[in-house]
Amino acid sequence: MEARSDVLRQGEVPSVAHVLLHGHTCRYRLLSDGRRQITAVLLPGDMCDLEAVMRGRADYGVGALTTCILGEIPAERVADPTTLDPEMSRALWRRLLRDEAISREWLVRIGRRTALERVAHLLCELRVRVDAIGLAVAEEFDMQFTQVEFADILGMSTGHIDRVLQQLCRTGLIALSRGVITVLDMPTMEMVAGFDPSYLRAA
Amino acid sequence: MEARSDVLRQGEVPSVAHVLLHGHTCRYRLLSDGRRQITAVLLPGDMCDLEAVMRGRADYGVGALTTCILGEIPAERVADPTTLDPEMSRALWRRLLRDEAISREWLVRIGRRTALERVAHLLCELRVRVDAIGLAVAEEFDMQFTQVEFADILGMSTGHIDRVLQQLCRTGLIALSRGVITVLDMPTMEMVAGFDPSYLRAA
DNA sequence: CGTAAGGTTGAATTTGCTCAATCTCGGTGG
DNA sequence: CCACCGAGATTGAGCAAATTCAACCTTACG
Repeated sequence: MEARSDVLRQGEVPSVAHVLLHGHTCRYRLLSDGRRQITAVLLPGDMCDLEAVMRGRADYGVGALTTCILGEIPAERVADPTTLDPEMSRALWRRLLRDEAISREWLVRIGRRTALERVAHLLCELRVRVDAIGLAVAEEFDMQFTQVEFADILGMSTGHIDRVLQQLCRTGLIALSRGVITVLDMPTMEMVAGFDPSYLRAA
Repeated sequence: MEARSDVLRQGEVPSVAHVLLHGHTCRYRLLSDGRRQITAVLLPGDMCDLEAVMRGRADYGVGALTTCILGEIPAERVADPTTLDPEMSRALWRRLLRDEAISREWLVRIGRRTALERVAHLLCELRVRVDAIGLAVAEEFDMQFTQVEFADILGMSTGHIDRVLQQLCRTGLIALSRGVITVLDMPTMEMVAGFDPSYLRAA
């Protein structure tokens, strides 16, 4: 799947559920005038559109942030959770519950944190999640978000995103080089973000 | 249960799941410095803390917005969804999926809508939800939120909430009297909010 | 009455946005 | 090798939105 292409378009009736195997995707909602809010960032192992499949309609789109590899599960296999193998069912519940916890934290982040805290908090979350699936290389993690994507995740404008990243850079918390962000000082970053990772634990 | 009291405190290990039978409650997250974000408003029929029970820990609190009546379900009965009666299991899934859809919409609302749109959108959502459970009396609905609560739902300050409500009042879209908001012109309100109710449908 | 909780108001200030110009850097074709 | 192109990043000025804070008002209720 190509970077920047849609895995699922908002409003579609999905016929397969996608498991992300490699790369990054996001869920997003578009308003009629083009405003976009990214509501989730998916990493390898995550289900891209389980809720849409179960509800039989996508009220969000799923977009590929990078080139990625997706697994497909026929909708019938997961549409009715009561017909699933118990182990599978439990696994899906766990995922959904974790998604919900993350989504709740995103709401708090956008609603009640300052711009600086938001950016720092997002970086902390991604750091922990990337780490958890064994993809972090030292303190560096390869999140090739454009500033537009950052902005649409955090409910901010690109200009402001840029200024905040600069600020984090000047303070020595991160290093920037061509879109690759390296977190230099995770402890301070967590302090700045007011980050508590407990919402990310599996179950 | 008293208005303003906690049904579940953030961080607790819940031993029962609560079904709201009468009144309104909300889920909220507190930051260490006291900032609060309300992440959900619950109406009669809603489960207050199902996710917390299933995850075995509450990363959010549940507060009573009004005096309310709650049903209790022992945690063991719902903690493991695979041991449930299939009909019950399906029902819980549906609820969780709807909660998720609402939560996603809240994220979009806070992240990408203007203050005016936010207030209008919230009013539209509540109107539809109250309606769906048969509690709306004409165009009036009895949502006794304080402005603090409004602010904590929408990620704004109370001062600004007040000004926006005034504006809606001046435009003739709502009437205010003693905290009771009456929506006078729902169609225009939906227009102003950019409201699309499809995310609220049951399944 | 008196009190407390919540609502309202205004001024000063901060925060963040818009928009257009400029820059950077990795291609690409000559 | 080099000029050019396009996507994205960066910058600044001006502006709009929202916050803060303190003062004041209103209402419910004991």
